[in-house]
Amino acid sequence: MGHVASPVTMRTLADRLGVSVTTVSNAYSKPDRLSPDLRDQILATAKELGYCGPSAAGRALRSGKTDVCGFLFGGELAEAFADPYTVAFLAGLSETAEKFGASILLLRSPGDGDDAESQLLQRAAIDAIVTCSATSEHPATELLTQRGVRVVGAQRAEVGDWVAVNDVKAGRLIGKHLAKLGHRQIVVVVTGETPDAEAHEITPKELSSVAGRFAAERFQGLAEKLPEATFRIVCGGCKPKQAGRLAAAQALDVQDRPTAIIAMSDALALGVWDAVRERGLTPGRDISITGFDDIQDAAFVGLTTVRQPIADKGRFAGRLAMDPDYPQRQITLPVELVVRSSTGPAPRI
Amino acid sequence: MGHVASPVTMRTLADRLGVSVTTVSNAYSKPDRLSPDLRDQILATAKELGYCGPSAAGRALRSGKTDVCGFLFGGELAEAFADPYTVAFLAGLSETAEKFGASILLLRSPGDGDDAESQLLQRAAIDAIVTCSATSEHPATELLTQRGVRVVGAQRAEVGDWVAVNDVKAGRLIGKHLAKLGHRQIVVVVTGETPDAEAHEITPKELSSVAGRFAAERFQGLAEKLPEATFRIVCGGCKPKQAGRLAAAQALDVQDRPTAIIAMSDALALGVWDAVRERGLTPGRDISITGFDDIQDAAFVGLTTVRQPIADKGRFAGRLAMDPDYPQRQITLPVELVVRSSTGPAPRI
DNA sequence: ACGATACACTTTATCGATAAACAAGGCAAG
DNA sequence: CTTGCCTTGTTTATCGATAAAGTGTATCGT
Repeated sequence: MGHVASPVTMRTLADRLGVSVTTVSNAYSKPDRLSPDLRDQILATAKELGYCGPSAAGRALRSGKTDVCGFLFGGELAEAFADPYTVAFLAGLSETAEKFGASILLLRSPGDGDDAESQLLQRAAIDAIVTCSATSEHPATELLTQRGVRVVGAQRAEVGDWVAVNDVKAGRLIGKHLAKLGHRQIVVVVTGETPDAEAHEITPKELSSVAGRFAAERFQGLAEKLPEATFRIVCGGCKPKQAGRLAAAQALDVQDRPTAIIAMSDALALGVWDAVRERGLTPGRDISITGFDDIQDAAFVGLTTVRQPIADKGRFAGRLAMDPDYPQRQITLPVELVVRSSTGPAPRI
Repeated sequence: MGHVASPVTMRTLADRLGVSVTTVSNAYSKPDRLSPDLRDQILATAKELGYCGPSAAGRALRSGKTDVCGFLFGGELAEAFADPYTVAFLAGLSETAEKFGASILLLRSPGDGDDAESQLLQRAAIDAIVTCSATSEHPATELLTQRGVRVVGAQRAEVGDWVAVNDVKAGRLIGKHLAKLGHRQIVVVVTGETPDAEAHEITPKELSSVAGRFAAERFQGLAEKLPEATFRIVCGGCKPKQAGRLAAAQALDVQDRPTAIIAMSDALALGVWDAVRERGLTPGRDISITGFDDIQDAAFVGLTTVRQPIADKGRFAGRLAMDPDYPQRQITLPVELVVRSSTGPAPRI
């Protein structure tokens, strides 16, 4: 039952066969450094004694290699699983990880209290780490790099490894589409910290710090293609669906309703969608809604959005994380406008 | 840039302050074994020198504790993320893990080749492991237990820790519901290995080995409440949605169409749903469809199903995994029939 | 016949931390 | 004044494995 196991180590094998521990080690990690015969013998004995290969802890300590890839999420992990974008990213990442014989360790990025969480991240036994949610990259990242952990980001930057899309371009695609449809009065909905669990309006300058750099870039693209439009930017909180609903509520319950709501993610857009329907409005006719990402449900409800290859992002991120020799260290993936029924001509006011 | 880090260890701190390494260690893991003053001093120096707490590798090696909880999935991890059930389970699990200050390591259960994958699992540095998908429990599990890793299962059993639902009862709920509606000709759809990527029929006796024990138990409940019905059981493969579609295709394209299709999961049922609609049939009128789990999309399309508290399963599993002193080691969670529009009276033939 | 290489292992020295046992001073009880 | 326990540390001995350097024998070219 609760027996504490026979601690079969390399020593056990070595003694049994009369060879040195190093030789046993080599049998596993450097097969060309011993004769095939001996190697076979060692592996056979291992099987016989129930030895399952070098212990992760010992190996990690001595060699520094762990065959583990961290996944860093900027919030509670439970939220990560509630977000289709993140889940799709993880699917791609895990695919690559499996190819490299690595496992994935789920970690959350520490809040502001440096303490417990920060340390959990800092001292985690990992070879590399991939960040997914774009927000809150820097705080922890630097120390990790210093420690020798490869860090793969999810945003374009001058230095370091990353996999991302051109967010300015993504913004332009939406902007151009809405411009053509005649929209001039627009509300942009973003996720981010809210002080009082209440939606609040922010300025374009605050965008980067509240919602992340990617949001600011998309907005730049939007504004570029919608020079005559007036924008309001509303932040509804961190949990996408709820945030979308909250923000949309604030945007809609005013005299001068916008003709289009641009959500910074599909998950957010689905929240907006609910708020819109609750008010008896029909998306695409009474008001246009757009998202970003093209998650599965977007096709389901008919949301106009910008598709980005999420799973591929995960796959490439894994590649950069696990293969230090992969030549291209900064990868930009394509985006594509997907027009569905949630957008239509701006209604005359 | 790529500097290999200043290896700040406990030694560094100890030397700096003129205390022993053990004392530094105690500052972190046994605060009551040194004076508060000294402890504060040590932590302050740690911050100053950029020391982030005991390295995971060293600690794991010496003490055996890792603060990592494994998550074992019985297939490619990418599939895990495609399955809403698994994702919901992970959300619950990660919630508990966070509470305990632990991280989650994603692992896949080895196939039949004992080699690489099996070892990845066996030597993983984890304190405990939680299995989610019910299939393929035993092969690896035993060795882990022997190694001192707590194993938390997802199926009822005589021994060991688990969190599960009463699957016989779940089966009865569906059986009773369909019996009342007059269904007598029924196809049961399950996931499992298929030799030729083609749907194939299996017998009730094969159920347990092909689809897992839980499937067999549910079937037992079904049969009990539908004594006059004739059953065919079809397995369509491992990927739920596709499997459902494939299996349903085989079930539908025959002379004598069933009046109800019972899928062993909602994900599977959604595949069945597609196949049904593709043939111009309306679920709930021309043919009844049921699932198990009550994932989000089930409510969306109107699928009759048996709800099980998936996230709670994850939460409790985490609790058992991370708290060896939690008194109740075998937990059964409730199930509940949820009737929606996908079931209706059996059409007269 | 000689040094130079290769090969197939072994020795030695850690990797960073913690468990277990031990030591010195203080303080209370007898 | 002594005994004995508590507090606050220190010493010593590993945890399991790998890097780096060393040893002894065969092989080879010249």
